[in-house]
Amino acid sequence: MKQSSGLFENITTVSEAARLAFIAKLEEIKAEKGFKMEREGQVSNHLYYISEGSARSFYIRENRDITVSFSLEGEFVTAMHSFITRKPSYETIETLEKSILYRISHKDLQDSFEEFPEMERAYRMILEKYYIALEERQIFTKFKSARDRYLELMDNKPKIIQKASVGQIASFLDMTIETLSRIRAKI
Amino acid sequence: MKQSSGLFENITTVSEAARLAFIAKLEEIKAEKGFKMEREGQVSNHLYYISEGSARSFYIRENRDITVSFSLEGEFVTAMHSFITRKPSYETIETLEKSILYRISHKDLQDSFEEFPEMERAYRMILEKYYIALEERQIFTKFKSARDRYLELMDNKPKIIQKASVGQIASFLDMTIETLSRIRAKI
DNA sequence: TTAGATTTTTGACTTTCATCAATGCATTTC
DNA sequence: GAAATGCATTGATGAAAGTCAAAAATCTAA
Repeated sequence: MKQSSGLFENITTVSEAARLAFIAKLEEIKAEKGFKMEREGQVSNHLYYISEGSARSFYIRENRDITVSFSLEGEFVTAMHSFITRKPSYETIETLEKSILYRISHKDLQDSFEEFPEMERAYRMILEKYYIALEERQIFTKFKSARDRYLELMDNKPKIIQKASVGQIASFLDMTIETLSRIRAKI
Repeated sequence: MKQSSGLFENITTVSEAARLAFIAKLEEIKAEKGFKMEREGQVSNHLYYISEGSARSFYIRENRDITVSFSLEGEFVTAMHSFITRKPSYETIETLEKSILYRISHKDLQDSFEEFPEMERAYRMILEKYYIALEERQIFTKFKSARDRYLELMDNKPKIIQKASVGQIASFLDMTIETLSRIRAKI
C-alpha cells in the first residue's frame, strides 16, 4: 500500500510500528465494477478500505434489490452485522465501479488488537463512525418526505446520484422507482 | 457496587485488577422514577449500567415526545451519539421507575482505556451491541406493518408494555396513539 | 361522590406513497 | 433499419396510516 494513502488519517494516531504491522497484513484488491466484496449468506470475513472507487451494500427481499448504503473513497466498509456477530451476512457488498481496495481479515484484525492496543482503538473508532452514520440515517429517514430525502441526498452526496442507477437510489431512499421518477420530474 | 452484579458478564472477560479499578470509578445512583440521566442539549457525559429498573430515551420534535429506545435491567445505556461525538445530545434519558444505576464518566472511561486495554475492548463490545441493536431495529421498522410491530414488541419485550405509557409505546413503534388504540381493539 | 381533567377510543376524512399497467424512449443486435 | 430488450415515465387506483374532532372511559382530588 502506498505510504501516501490516508488510511488512519481521519481516525486516530497510530504508532509507526503498529501502522507498518497493520499495513503488512493488508491485501490489495484491484476490483472491476460489480466485484463482490462480501456475499449474502456467508460470514463477513474482511474489513475493507476503499482507496479508490465506490461500493454499495444491498440485500434481496421479496425479489427486490434493496440498497442499504453507499460507500465512497476513503471510507471503511464491511457487512458489519455479520462481521461482529460472525453469523451469515444478509447483505452483499459490491463495487459500483473499478476500484482499489485494501482489506484485512477478521482474524488478522483480532490478532493486531492483541499486538497493538491502539489498533483496537482505531477499530473502535471506525465502529463509532459506523454507529453515528446509522443513527443519523435513521432520523433522516424518519422525518423527511420522499421528496426531501431525494433533495437531501442531492445536497449531501451528489456523487452517489452519478454513480448509482435509478433503482439503487430509489431503494436506498426507501421509495419506488416510480415515486423517484415523479419527484425528479417536478424539480 | 455489589460483587454479585453481572457488570461484564455478557460482554467479555476482564482481569480482576481491571475490574476492581473500573468499579472504583463507578458512581452509584439510586434514582426515583423520572430521574433524568442525560438531558437534551447537553453533552452526554456518562455511560450508565442499569442494575435495577428501566429507562427510556426520547426527544421532542414538533412538540411531540418521541421515544427512541427502552433499556432494561442489565443493559448499558447513554446518549450514544453525543457520548461519541461530544456534541450536545438531542435526546433525554430518564428512568421509567425507581432504579439503581451505576455510571462512569466519559473521562474516567477514557482513562481506564489507557490503564487497561481490556477495558477498551469491553467498551468496544458494548458499542458493537449498540450497533447491532440499532441495525436490527431499523430492519424491523422497515418491513413490518404497524400491527406487526406491536405484536413483535409484545412477543419480544412484554415488560415494556407494562412499564411504559401508551404514548411512549406508540412513538417508539412509530405510529400515532390512535393507530395503536385501533390495533389493540382488534387483537 | 361528583365535577373536572385527562386519557383512550371511535368516526369521518385526507394524505402519501405503493401497485399495476400502459406507454415512451433509447440502445443493442442481427 | 427493424425487432427486441431494458429502463424511465405517466396515469389510474388503492391501501395504510395520519389528522382532526367528538364521544366515552378513567382517574383525581376537593
